[in-house]
Amino acid sequence: MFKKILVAEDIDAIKKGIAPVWDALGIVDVTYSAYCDDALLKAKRALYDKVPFELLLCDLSFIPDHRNVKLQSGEELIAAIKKEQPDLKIIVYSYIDHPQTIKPLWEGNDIDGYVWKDRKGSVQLVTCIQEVYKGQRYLSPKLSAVLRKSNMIVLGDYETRLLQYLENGLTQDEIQQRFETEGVLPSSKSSIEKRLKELKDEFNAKTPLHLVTILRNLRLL
Amino acid sequence: MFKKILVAEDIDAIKKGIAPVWDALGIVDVTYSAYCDDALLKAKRALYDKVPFELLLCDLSFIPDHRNVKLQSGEELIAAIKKEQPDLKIIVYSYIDHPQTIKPLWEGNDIDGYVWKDRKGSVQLVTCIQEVYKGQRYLSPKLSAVLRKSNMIVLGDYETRLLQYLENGLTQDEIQQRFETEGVLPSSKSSIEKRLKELKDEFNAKTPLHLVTILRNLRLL
DNA sequence: CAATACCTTACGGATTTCCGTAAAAAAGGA
DNA sequence: TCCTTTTTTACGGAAATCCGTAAGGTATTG
Repeated sequence: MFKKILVAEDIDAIKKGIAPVWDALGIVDVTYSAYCDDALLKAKRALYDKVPFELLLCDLSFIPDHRNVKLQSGEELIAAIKKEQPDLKIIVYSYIDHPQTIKPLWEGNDIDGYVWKDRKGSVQLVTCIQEVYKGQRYLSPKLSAVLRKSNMIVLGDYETRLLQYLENGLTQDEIQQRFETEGVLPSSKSSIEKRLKELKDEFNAKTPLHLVTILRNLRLL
Repeated sequence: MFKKILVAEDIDAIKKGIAPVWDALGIVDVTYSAYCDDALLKAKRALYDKVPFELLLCDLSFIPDHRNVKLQSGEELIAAIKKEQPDLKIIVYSYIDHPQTIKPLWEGNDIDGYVWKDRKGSVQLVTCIQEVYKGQRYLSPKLSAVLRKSNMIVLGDYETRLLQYLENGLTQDEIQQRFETEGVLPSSKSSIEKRLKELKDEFNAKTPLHLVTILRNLRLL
């Protein structure tokens, strides 16, 4: 079993709540961080000291507080820590169940496990850690079902950016200019109009506001 | 100290994580429910058996799953349980920190305490329970600061309805017709335009979509 | 009752979005 | 390479919005 693991989790109750998991698995050397920056620092230090962590268990959402932090989310922590220690096993333990969040992590092979923080989450966590230790990947049953459903529409980068700009109050003209300076293609107003119309048609939306409302409800945005 | 308490919380890790709180306070009789409906049922049963709970600690968000439930949120549970047992002390333990959510609960005197599920949440929880036992009310410091300074704008009925129609993709013409048939005044297109402009000015929004985005972020919608 | 302020409505022009058509450019196939 | 298909862009008119102005209504106050 893993000997030395790192936990990045900000809610203290959860930190205490998963202690039984370590007992069940016989893991003694558990280090906690309530901040992503802190977790990264500890991982780097352990690596430098030649006693690296073997597993990172982390949340995705971290509440911002008075501390100035560079890494604001679990995703950023994962990306940063992978650069330092590419072979580190990573398990996410989060209550986020949106395919849009999970899919890039899971299919990008950034993580070895994803456990859904639900009513039975900490039970699954034990299984997950065991599987990952054996070299397998593990995804909570409910979530793997969600991901399997291949009708999982994910908005492209272009569409997401376009809609974000609209949400921020830019006119189509302004978006065109932005796209030009940013080198986003296609950048013409015609294309912007066309993509927007395609999206509206696809989701049966009558106006951009209607479209965004629908996409938000579908958690696609 | 309280002798018999009820906890409504769906995340199992948190359920385990707050166990030290009961130890610290010497509370032995703790009943857990992972569903609001179940919690209400247990409270009613205890009342019927003449051994009522003295305190309810509950979360606000509950993950929907296969179970068919009537009460979908902590707010609904609180409202329902108050009807059965008006003198029951209630403490909310949630990571929700939006004034719009907290204010109605707090100022409506529906609850005796609200603890923010943050990095130090379970420490505050101990204090909170002690205060509530002494007959005081308790609010996490950060949240009471938020409540004090937030000038808490609440949108009127008219504005809410107008924005809802816009979100549903209606044009201003269609909204005017709807208002006429529904007897909502003022119903003229001019007035609709004017209110919308006023809202946009008030919140520094450039477009209706921008406005709705801002209001959603402020949890005013 | 009159004067005032405020709200509602009507209207018109400027701006923006919407939508179809068609040309230009790029990508793909034989 | 040449041809076809797809994508991007340009353009123009229709529709919707945005915004200021002004007229009509209602309530308030002295």
